[in-house]
Amino acid sequence: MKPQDQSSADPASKEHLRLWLRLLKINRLVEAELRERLRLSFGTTLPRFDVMSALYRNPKGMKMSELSRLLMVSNGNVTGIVDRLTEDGFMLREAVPGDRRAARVRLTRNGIAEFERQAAAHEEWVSELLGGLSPEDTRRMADDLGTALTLDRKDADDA
Amino acid sequence: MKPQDQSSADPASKEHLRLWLRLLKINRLVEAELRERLRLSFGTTLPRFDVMSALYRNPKGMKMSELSRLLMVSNGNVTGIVDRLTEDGFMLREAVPGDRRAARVRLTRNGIAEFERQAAAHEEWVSELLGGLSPEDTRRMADDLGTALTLDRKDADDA
DNA sequence: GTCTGAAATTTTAAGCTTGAAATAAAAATG
DNA sequence: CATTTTTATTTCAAGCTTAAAATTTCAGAC
Repeated sequence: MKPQDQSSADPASKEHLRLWLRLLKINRLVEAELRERLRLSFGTTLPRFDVMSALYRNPKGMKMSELSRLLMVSNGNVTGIVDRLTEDGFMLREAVPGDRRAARVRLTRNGIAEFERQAAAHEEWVSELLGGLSPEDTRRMADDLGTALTLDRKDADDA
Repeated sequence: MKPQDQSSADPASKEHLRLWLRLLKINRLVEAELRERLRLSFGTTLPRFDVMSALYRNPKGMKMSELSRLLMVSNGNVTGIVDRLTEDGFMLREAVPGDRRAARVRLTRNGIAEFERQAAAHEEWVSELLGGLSPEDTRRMADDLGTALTLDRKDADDA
């Protein structure tokens, strides 16, 4: 497994670039649609949904740094989003016994209920938006991406 | 719904959701890496690269609204990015004869030269980052995404 | 011509995002 | 212990992004 040589006429790099442009495009299409629907249906945003989703899967709460690493966004970014979600009563910061630097964040009862409504709609929307892909294509592509991701390192979780 | 249980009864939507989460993940990984490298190597950003790329492919220039539509970002967004790239001397606004509302933007000679340097590196980086995918997987996935995209809505551009 | 509505662009306010600097507390070192 | 280093988080400045409002100009109806 050696690095590929880099000729500007390398056909493999052209194919990779073609794939990358399509990944980018479908991502933008789906994200734009999800953002619009989250806004209209729930008055929320994708980053807020992502944070609530992470906390929903971790009912005991997560430290800010854990959230930041899982979502692959900066620490300061998480601070702001959690601030606003806390103001809205969907989550709260708790002290971590034995470490006065850290903060543990978890969903409130209200936040759990709200996220469950959002998640149900979200799953339907995603399936609708990717509906052009057959079940076989869907599964195969997810598997292919899985191998690409493991080779790329840095994959933390994954079912 | 209990915490931890986000599944619906529909297995197809489950698979679509799984694929979507992986698309998101690889997108974030690759974008984070490209952003970092563009910053360190060229002192620029992904949105700036995208705008320059669009203009490079349209040497006669594009109207702001055309840029906005092609890149799938808002009008106001394009305004700010073009403003800053213009200050840097990489592009300029020209009047459109017969329509005093519109502005045509095109790369300067300097902008063309700068983009060519960036694009060469960019193509290598993308190929390196997607290197975990074999040529066959790469081609098949790009084709599958192509069909998903045509079904998803109108796709304007290329092959 | 004048009006009215549509189109192209910019402006604005709010939120998202980053990288870097600042705080603060824990851990390691001597 | 005191000092240094590392870790967790927040703050900050700059840029990105959107949706909505405001401007300016065009084009069609009258």
